[in-house]
Amino acid sequence: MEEHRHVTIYDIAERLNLATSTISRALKDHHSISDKTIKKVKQTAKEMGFVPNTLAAGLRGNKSRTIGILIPTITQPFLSSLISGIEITAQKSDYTVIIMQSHDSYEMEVDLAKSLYSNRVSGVICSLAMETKDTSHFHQFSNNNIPLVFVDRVPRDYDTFRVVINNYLAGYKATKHLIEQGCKRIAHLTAGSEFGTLYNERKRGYMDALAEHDLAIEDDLIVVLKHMTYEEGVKACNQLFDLKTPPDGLFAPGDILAVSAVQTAKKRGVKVPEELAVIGFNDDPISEIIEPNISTITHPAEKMGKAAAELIIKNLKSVKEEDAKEITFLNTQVVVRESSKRI
Amino acid sequence: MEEHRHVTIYDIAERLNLATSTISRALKDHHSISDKTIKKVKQTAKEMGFVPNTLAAGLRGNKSRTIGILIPTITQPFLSSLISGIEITAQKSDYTVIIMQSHDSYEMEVDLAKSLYSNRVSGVICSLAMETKDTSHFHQFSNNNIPLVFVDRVPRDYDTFRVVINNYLAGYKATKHLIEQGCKRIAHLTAGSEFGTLYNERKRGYMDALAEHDLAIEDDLIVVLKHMTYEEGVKACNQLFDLKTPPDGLFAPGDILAVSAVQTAKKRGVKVPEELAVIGFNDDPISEIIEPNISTITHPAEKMGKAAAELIIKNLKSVKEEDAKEITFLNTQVVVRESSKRI
DNA sequence: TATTTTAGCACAACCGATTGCAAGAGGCAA
DNA sequence: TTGCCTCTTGCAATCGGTTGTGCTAAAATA
Repeated sequence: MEEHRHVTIYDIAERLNLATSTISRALKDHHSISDKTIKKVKQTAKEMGFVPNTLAAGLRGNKSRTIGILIPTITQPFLSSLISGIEITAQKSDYTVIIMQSHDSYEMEVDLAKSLYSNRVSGVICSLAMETKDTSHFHQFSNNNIPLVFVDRVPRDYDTFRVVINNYLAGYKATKHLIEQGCKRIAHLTAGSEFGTLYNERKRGYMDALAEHDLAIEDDLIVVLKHMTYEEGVKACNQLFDLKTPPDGLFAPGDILAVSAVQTAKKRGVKVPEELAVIGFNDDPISEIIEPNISTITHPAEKMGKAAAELIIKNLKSVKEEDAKEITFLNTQVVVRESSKRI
Repeated sequence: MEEHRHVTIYDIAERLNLATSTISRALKDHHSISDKTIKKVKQTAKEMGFVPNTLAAGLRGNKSRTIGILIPTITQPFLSSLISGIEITAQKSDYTVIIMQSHDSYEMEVDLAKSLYSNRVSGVICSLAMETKDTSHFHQFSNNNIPLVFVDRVPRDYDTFRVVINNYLAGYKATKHLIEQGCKRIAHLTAGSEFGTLYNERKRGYMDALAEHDLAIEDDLIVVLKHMTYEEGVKACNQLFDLKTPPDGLFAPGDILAVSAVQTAKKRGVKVPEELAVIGFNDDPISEIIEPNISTITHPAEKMGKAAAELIIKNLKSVKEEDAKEITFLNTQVVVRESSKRI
C-alpha cells in the first residue's frame, strides 16, 4: 500500500512557484489575488488532491467550525430528530457536528463539557442530564464567548439561549383536551421536582387546567417516576388502576409512558378511551401506530434542532452583539387520535 | 463579560519557570519527568484552569482522536443505536465522535467523506447511502492509513473492515420460520438490485429457503421498492392483496415495512397471522408494541457500533499490522411474536 | 578522586493554514 | 523621466502542543 502524505498548500506553492499565502488566499477567492492565479491554483489543487486541514485552520483561528452536542442519549426519537435538525443546518453552513452522550449522568456531563471545550467547538447545544442541578461547568463556554444553547431540558437560571416549547401551556392544553372529552378524574405522571423545570411546567399546566375547570387536584392521581421509562410507566399505571376510584383520564408527559398506559389498560381490561382517555407527549412515531392511536402533543424536535443551530451560527457571525439571550418558544399542538376521543 | 484567553502550556511553563516540553510531558506522566515536577505541574494546571487544545495536538500528530461516522440518517432506530454504540465505546477510549448524514445521497456522501478527511479523523465508520455504487471516495482513507469500517450497508468489493450480520442466513431463517408456520405462498419486499448486497442477500436467503422446501418462487410475490418507507410498504401490500391468489406469508426486510403490512392487512380485513403471517427485520421498538406484535429478526445495532469502534481503536494502536481486513459477523435471531404464530 | 551513567529538563523544529505588513511590477499623469 | 497609485504577491509570525536531541548536574561506579 503506497503511502501518500497529505497534500498541503506548501506542495501547491512549490509546484506553482508561489507563496503559501497566495495559495491560501486564492483558494478562498480573496479579492487581492488575480483571477488568473486563482484559477491556476484551484486547478492545481484539484489535480494534486489537496484537502484543507481543518485542524490547522482551527488552531490558527482558534475556532473549529464545529458544533458540539451534549445530550443524555441519542436513541430517543425526540433527541435523534433534534440532532438531525442540527446536523442538517450545520451542514449547510459547512459546520461539523460532534456528539456526546451524558447518559443522564452529571459527572459525565461535566467531563464531556470539558472535552467539548478541549475540542474548541465553536458553539454548544445541550439538553441537560436528568441528574444535573449545578450548571457551572458551562461557564467555560459563556466566559469564552462560545455560544451556548440549551434545548428542551434547560436550566432555570442561566443567561443564555434557550430553545424550548411552552411546557406549561402544552400541559395545560393536554389536560384541557381531556377535560373537554368529559374526564373528571385525570391522572398525571411526572418526574421528581429536582429534575428541572420541564416536567414541573407540564404539571403546572395540568394543575391549572384542573383548577380552572373546578376539578380537584388529588395527590393520589399524580405519580412521581424516577425515570421516564416504559417499565416505570407500567408500574405507575397499575398503581393508578388499583385505586379505589381509578382515574378516567391520563396525561402522560411522554409517548412511551402513554404507550405503557394503553397497554397496561388493555391487559387489565380497561377500555381506552371509554374508561380511560389517554394523551401522551412528543408525537413519537409509535403513537401513530399503536392501537388505539395515541393522542399527543407535538414536540417539534427537528425544528428545535434547526433553531438551535441557527442561533449558534448566526451568533458566531455577528460576534457578541449583546442582544439579550433570547428564549425561543416553538409551538406545540394537540394531536387528537383515538386514545382520547370520546365525543 | 470578562474575556479569558485560553490557558496554554506556555502559561504554565512561565509560572513554574519550566520549559513547555516539560509541561507537556509532565501532563502525560512521561517517565523522564520527576514525580515532584509532575505533581507540581498538574496542580498548577488545575489551578489555572488549563484545558488542552486538541486541535494543536491533532495538528502536530496529524491525528485527532476523532471517529467520523457517515450514515444515511440518524433518525432510524437501527442507526441511532449504532451511533450510540460507537459513541459509548469511543468515549471510553477518549475518542470524539463526529457525525454526518448523507440522506442516502451519493453526492452528499462524497462531499462529506472529503469533509471527514479534512477534519483528519482517525477513523471512519460508514453505512453506505442507498444511491452509492462507486466507492472510490473512500480511497482517500485507505490510502492514508485511516482505518475504515463499513457497517450494515457495506460495499461488495472493498478490502476493508466490515461489520455485518449474515443477511443471507437471516433471510433464510425468517423465511424458513414462515414455512414452518405453514405458509405456502410467501411474499417478499426488496430493494432494487443496484442497491448493494444487503437486500439481495436477504432475498437470496428467502429464495433458497423456498427452494429447499419445494415452494415455487413467484415473481408476483416479490415486490421491488424504491425506498424502504411506510408509504411504499402500503402500496406494495395493496398490490399483493390484489393478486388473484394473494400470499399467505410475508417476509419484510424491515420492521417499518412489516408494520405497514400489518396495518394494511387490518384495513382490508385480512387477518394476521391467520391469513397472512408476517415477519419483519431489525427488532425495532415498534415491533413489540404494535398489535399484533411483529415477529422479527434481531439486528444488534449497538453491538455492531461497539464492534466497529473497537476495530478502529484497536487498529489505530497496532498500526497497520496488515491483518487481513476481516469481516465481523454478528449473530441474529428470530424473535417469534404474534404476527407469525400460527401453531 | 576520577569517570561513567542517568535522571531531569531545555531548545527548537514541526504540524498546516492564516494574515498583517512590506514590497515589487506595471500603469498613468505630470 | 519621475512620482504616485493600484494590483499582486511574498515574507514571516502565529496558533498550542509534541518530540528528537542535547546539555547539566547529581548519582553511581571504578
